[in-house]
Amino acid sequence: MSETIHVSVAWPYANGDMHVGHLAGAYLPADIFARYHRLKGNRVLMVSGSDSHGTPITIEADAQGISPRELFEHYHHRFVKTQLEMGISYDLYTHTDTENHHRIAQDFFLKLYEGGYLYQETQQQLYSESEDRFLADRFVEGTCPICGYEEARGDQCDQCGNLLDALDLINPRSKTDGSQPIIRETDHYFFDLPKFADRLLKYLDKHQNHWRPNVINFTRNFIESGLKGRAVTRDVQWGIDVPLEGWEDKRIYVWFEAVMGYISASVEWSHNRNQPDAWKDWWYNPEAKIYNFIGKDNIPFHTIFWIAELMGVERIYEEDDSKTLSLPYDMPANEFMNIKGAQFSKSRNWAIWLPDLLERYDPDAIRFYVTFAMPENRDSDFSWSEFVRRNNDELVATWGNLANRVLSFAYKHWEGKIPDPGETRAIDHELIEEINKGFDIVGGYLEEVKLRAALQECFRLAREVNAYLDHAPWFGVIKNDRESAGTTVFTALQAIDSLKIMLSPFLPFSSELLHSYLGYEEPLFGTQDIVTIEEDSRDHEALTYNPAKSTGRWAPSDLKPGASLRKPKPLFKKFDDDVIEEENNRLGLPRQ
RNA sequence: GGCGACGUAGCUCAGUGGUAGAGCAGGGGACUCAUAAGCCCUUGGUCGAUGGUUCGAAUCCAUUCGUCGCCA
Repeated sequence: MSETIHVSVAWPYANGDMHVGHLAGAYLPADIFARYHRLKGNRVLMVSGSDSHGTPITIEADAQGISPRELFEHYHHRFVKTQLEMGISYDLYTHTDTENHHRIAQDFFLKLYEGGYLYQETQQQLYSESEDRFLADRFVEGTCPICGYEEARGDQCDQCGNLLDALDLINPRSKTDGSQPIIRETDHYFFDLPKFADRLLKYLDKHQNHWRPNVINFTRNFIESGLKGRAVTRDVQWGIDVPLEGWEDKRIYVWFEAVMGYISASVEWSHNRNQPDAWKDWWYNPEAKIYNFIGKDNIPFHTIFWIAELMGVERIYEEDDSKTLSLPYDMPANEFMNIKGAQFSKSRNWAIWLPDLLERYDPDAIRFYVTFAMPENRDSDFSWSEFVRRNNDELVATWGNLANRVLSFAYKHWEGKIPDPGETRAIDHELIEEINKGFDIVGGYLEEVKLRAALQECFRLAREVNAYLDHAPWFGVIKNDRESAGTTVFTALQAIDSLKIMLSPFLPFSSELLHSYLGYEEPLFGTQDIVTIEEDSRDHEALTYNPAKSTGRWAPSDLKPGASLRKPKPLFKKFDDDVIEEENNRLGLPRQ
């Protein structure tokens, strides 16, 4: 029976390029998962987008002398391109500065406000008279009250590392013009999280058996150590207007609205397809399973704040008051992918940037290594020597070579046609049976989001086929027992055809290529497109997935003897060992 | 300082009470269809340390050392 699956993917913050940590943390696992479910014939909706608001974008824009919108659109464009090239198959990848998202975020805000979940409180904050605005912590510098360092930032001192309250800085000054700010009172709305504590704990109880232990433990601990109200408005210019009279100078806090993108993007996708209510098949369907792929730094924002928002809103754009918004079924958070043991750092350029990586390597080689090194249980390490080793000694040697040796042999000796299996033998049945069991085993791992285990099983099966080819008669008997050779080659082709499907969520590009070598006319997957979506006041760029022509099915091979093959070429490239030193030398240098 | 994670073969990692595992690398062998790839065999570990619980501990508890993260 077909299932309904929503794949919500964490929204990347559009103030810098994507790096390999992003890919390993959320985007690649989400894509593998979504592709698998599509092959299973399940109804999948995978959405995300660029998070375009918030202070870091304003600061970066100020530094570059451009507007926040120009800045985030620059990175949004690069995100779209990078993810297209990487094959991250969003049904819709949009951003948070669309009219659609603004409207939905404001409606959410009002719903929570009317529901009594927002309360007002007066705070003290630094205000710049010369700039006529409140200064976010990151816009203030001053002397650290703890160590006396004179260049401390408003939120943290770089010398002693202590976190600071900007109000405690000695001799505070505006980072923009150096003027001395004054303390001024300001009103803000706060989200009443303590009201949700009991319901959140019940929600966790319901899911504790299938969530990852780190996610459930962290979340429970966070709730039990006491939830506090969190400000949902800010005194900034860049962001979504607070939809209340007298609050025109304030914006909705970015953490509060960005997560609503999971719904706003679903709504936008429906709208773009002229099926305005289609999104409800996921968000108002108790049978639908919503999976939220995130990095560990995002855990509380999703497992607590976002869930509380959904609970508080109850329903939106829905008349039937017996229905409430669906809550995520799982939040498979990954840990971090570090580089040689040290955490990613933009300022030190300690990063593997995806646009750079894609210039030099094929997406499947990257996807393969990143999946094998995926930080599912704990932090993992990106290492160039491992990248080269995994590529050369496993991807190329075990799988690429297997496909190539069988296909080229078949193509050469049977005039480009699939040989007839003739009379099959026990060894053939044993192999095919083993391969066919893989669909359940690999599929089971994928459903539990154990992606590394799934990929390992695929490779174990590929080794089985290689071993089979050592025992079965083929190249040695091609001259005097063509029939036996045909049986072996047909069986091996069948095995490869099946493995191609199992590997395709991980390696979509090379699987598609192999699919065509095996003679298929129609592709496994649909197509990805960059589109421009028009709204009344502005357009935006988006990445979409069109499944119309996809024919891939999560099922054993059904190869037809006599059908035509295409002339095969190696699926993957080997890397020279020099790559390791070259790439290591690039690390930490200023970026070109 | 508080909280938490991690420390298992040369490398990357599985393994949460019942005789230490995988892949790759290293060594040996037979083969040649294939990107010198593949196959068979094989060498590697007192599971960070110490103490405890248990018939039995990599696995539970305590202490400790080391690495890292989050928070103050």
